Amino acid sequence: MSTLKAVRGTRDLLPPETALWNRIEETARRVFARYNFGEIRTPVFEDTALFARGVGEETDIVSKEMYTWEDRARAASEKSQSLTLRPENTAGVVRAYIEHKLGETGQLQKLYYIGPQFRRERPQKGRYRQFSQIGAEVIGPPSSGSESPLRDAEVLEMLATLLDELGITGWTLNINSVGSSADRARYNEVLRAALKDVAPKMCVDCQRRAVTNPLRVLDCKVPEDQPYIEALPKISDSLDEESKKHFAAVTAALDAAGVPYVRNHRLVRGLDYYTRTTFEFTHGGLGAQNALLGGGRYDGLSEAIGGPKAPGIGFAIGEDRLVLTLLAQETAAAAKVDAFLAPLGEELNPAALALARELRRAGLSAELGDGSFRLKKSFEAADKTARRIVILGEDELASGILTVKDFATGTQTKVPRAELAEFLRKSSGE
RNA sequence: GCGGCUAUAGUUCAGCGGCAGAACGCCUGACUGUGGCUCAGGAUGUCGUGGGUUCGAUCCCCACUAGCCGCCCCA
Repeated sequence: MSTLKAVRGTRDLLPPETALWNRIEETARRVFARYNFGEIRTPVFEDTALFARGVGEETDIVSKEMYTWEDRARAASEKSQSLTLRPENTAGVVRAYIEHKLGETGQLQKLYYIGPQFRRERPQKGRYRQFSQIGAEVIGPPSSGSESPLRDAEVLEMLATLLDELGITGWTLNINSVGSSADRARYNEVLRAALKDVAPKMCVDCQRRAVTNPLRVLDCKVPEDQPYIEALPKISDSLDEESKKHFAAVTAALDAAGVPYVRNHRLVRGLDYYTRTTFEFTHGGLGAQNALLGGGRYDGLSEAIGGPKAPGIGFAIGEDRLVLTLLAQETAAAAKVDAFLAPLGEELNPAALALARELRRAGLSAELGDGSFRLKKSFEAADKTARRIVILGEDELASGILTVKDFATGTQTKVPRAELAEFLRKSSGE
């Protein structure tokens, strides 16, 4: 019988890497809280129609990457229903916003989420079929200020802060405005017309894109095509006055806050619901999937799925890519426990458990050796997992004076049992 | 979904149509309550899965699966 394995595009996360995941999530929660975001948890699967209407029927995500199944009726009173594992979380959050009438509060809603998403793509570095996103949405009725360019700038400033606090160095913020959907449609035609003459001189991919999806030409990475692309009309020239003003206000606020960014006229990627501000934080060393996070404004999304007017802006961080970046960046020293308890002889095992209980209840982390180990083996095991070793032999048990050796300094100390927790805590610098 | 590369020990990888290898890691001893260094010894394993060619396949061929790289798309 063949052995069972994690299915393609999914994987197990094991220690010590999971410690990094936890650190990232804790940092994100801490930073989000400072900006007054609250956590929202939406279901992992939703009605298929939500994504079709929200993300866009024509996007690759919806047309070929979703895990969709027919949830069949089990009783005459039930109807079967098409369900889909969420490929992203914004649509779910907006659905919940509408369902719970959060707009009726009149308050701006600032919501964040952390959780798995699912897309049936070919797996690659930084791209998995089950992947985790950390995202947030700022959404509300126009009267709550949800449409303000200040919200865009605040979100971008928060992301810059988050990446800095995570210790990600060398990120780049690319921003652009794709305007209203009418602006985008207009630009599409302008681009298509401009490409008629130029495309034949470009790569085969671009020749195809010029016809099927002109905006994608802007993503082309072929060096020879770059001069042609630079000469194409820019989307900024197709924006209406209001969108131009909005974008200028976003960049003005970023300038004032000192958040560095690059105006990238070629950043047009995104799902159907994006309007006006779009952005992406990229990082070298991620290969083809160099986007750490992406997002933008979606002023028409709520209405597209049957809700009230509720402009918003949000982003999604690829948590898997964050982990890859941090792993490549640092030689994460494995965290070590405060003490390793080494009982000398199996008859001392019970006493060792009792001592471990004392330390752990005092809030210290401890690993428990075994009395069958020879002292040398205890030392070797201890040095790998702990900062210090606490020796518990007959003498120590009888006298109540324990022997503690610190691996970093090599110093050995006799410590009365009653003072042990305090001693360990102090010499940990806590 | 398309193209390319890869799959051998816990890990990183070498290898050859004829008994399965190195380094690191692991275990044991020198060393019975003091580790890291050293020395001596030991175990690593369905050579990804299934088929084919062959006297004989880990090696050659085919298929499948998985990973990586690129395309597509996206986080």
